[in-house]
Amino acid sequence: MSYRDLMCGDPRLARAGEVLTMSGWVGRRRDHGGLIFIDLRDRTGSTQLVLDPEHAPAAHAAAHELRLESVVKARGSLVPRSEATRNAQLATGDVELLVDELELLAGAEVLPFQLDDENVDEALRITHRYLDLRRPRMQELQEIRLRAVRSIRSFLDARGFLDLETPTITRATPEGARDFLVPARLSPGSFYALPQSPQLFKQLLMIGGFDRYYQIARCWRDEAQRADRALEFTQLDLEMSFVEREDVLEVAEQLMAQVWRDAGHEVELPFLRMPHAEAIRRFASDKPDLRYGLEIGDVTEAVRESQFGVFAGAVAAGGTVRCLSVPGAAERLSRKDYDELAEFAKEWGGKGLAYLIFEADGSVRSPIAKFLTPAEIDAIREASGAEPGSVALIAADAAPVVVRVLGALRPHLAARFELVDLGAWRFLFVVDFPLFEWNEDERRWTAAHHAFTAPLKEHEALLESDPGAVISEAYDIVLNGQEMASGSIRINRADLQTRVLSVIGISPEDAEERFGFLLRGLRYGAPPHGGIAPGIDRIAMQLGGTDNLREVVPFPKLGGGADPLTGAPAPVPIEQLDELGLQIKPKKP
RNA sequence: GGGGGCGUAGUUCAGUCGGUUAGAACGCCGGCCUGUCACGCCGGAGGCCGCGGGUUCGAGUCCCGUCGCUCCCGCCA
Repeated sequence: MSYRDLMCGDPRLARAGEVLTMSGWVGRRRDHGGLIFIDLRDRTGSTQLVLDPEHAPAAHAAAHELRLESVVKARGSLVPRSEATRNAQLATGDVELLVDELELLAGAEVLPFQLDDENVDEALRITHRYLDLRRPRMQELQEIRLRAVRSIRSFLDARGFLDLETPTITRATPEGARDFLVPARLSPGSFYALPQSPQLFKQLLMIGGFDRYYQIARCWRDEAQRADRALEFTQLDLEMSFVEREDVLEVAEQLMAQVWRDAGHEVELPFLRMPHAEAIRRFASDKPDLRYGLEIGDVTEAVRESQFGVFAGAVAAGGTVRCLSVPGAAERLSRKDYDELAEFAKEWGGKGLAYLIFEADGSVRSPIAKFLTPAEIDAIREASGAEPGSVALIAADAAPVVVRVLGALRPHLAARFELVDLGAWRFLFVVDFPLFEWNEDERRWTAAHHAFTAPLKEHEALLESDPGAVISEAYDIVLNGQEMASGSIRINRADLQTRVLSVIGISPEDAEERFGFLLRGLRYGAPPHGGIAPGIDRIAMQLGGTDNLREVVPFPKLGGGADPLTGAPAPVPIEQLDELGLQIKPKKP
């Protein structure tokens, strides 16, 4: 009998007087010497136990000895509380269990941390995750996650999507993230890999005729972790045949809207669509946060001939000059703040940050004002949207540097000046990504999304002649500045696939060796297909209001990849390595 | 691989300009308490100040190194 059962039917007094047994954890104990009160907690909530020394001396004595988080079973009568002792804060606050018998089912040692402390070191919490998970907040986050997954399944099941499994030990496919490798005992020297996503298998499912597929799939990437990125994570992987981009986007936005609706939030439909180039131009980001303005303007042409050397020099070198303005910042920023902003710009690779203060009285104040003509100042005012009281911040450099600096500056300023509309859900589709990115270190083109993404039909001719100009059929869902999903229309012809692989430096021979299974499939009638993969962890984070992915995972790893709960990763006996035909090279001194 | 922050009692944190006995709250232990719900009151135990060097008459405090955690950059098709 739990709190949940208490709430069945007419809650509160309906069961008053009934004798019942309740079990749970000792959440709190208030020992008055005479009366003892215990908050008995389980997943569904808390109920107060009352132990009266005159009513039940043995139970009272036992309660006196209890440690917090012990598991107990209490038998007694459910009684209504008197008017004066009701607790409106507690769902069961109108009743309490007057205990006749109390049994200790399992004692608890002194706790390594207090469950009601909201600020405990994360490594300690994860070491004792079984305790951490008892906290109402952790249970709430798992319920939020569970409801989202349930909502996803009901949406996709209703539309004829089939939940199909794909292998979790498969072939390593270099390109992309580092693989987690699994040694193959029966083929010494060979390895399986854990999938970074079910990408190729779901394409094979399309070729296999399962025209609507989804899977709540675990994925692994052996890369550095972040607050919103883990070694293993869960994504909703979905794919559809005989579709174009719009079909996938429509399903995706309806799906997200239902998940949000089922979590109690209405979102606006349809989602805004923004080409990648526009996102970079207006927000210096491919995942812009639209909960605030701070839009970026371009004054490159207006300052081409400027007397201010930093601007004119940047333009002459083929660079760009862009700006944004912060409303109301004129009276809030000190000289030191401007120095710090310049320092911030330097940390992101810029040389500094110029500023113009548009005073409320219409005057303009700035160390560089004397170098600028009225027309140049007006251009900055207009491009940045500055009003009286605003401060315009201007970056001049090579375009990638300016984008980098302003892209970092925008969220920084939004937080600093509290411009973020915290209740808003600003969904956005970013579309028209480039197909390739130039990797300066490796001196080659790489796939911007992945190597199986289709180029726009009208750009196929540019593949070899001008790879950088090719726009792809890739798209992202962005929510409040976070990438929530990524997808594309895929290549469904072997010849085109081979050409794209060539551009990123994979010869037809290499392609056959590494991706032959896909290329062969594409030669036997592959339907046009595409899909998208929203991150389940990130959905749970957003709906749960946390910016730490580990909060929505029951058993996460620490930043370095270690699991302090189990001690993984750990060495294995030498015999186990022998069996796999492996040796550990001694570490270099 | 690089940069920033943190590391003091079981936990969360203070700890001034380097100063002799390192504090608080919660938890724990003991006592009192019959209507609390963060119960209250009295008392007590509990410290390799992450670790190793150094500077100094003297180091939790300053310096160097190292380890751990964390955020960010790189990386993450």
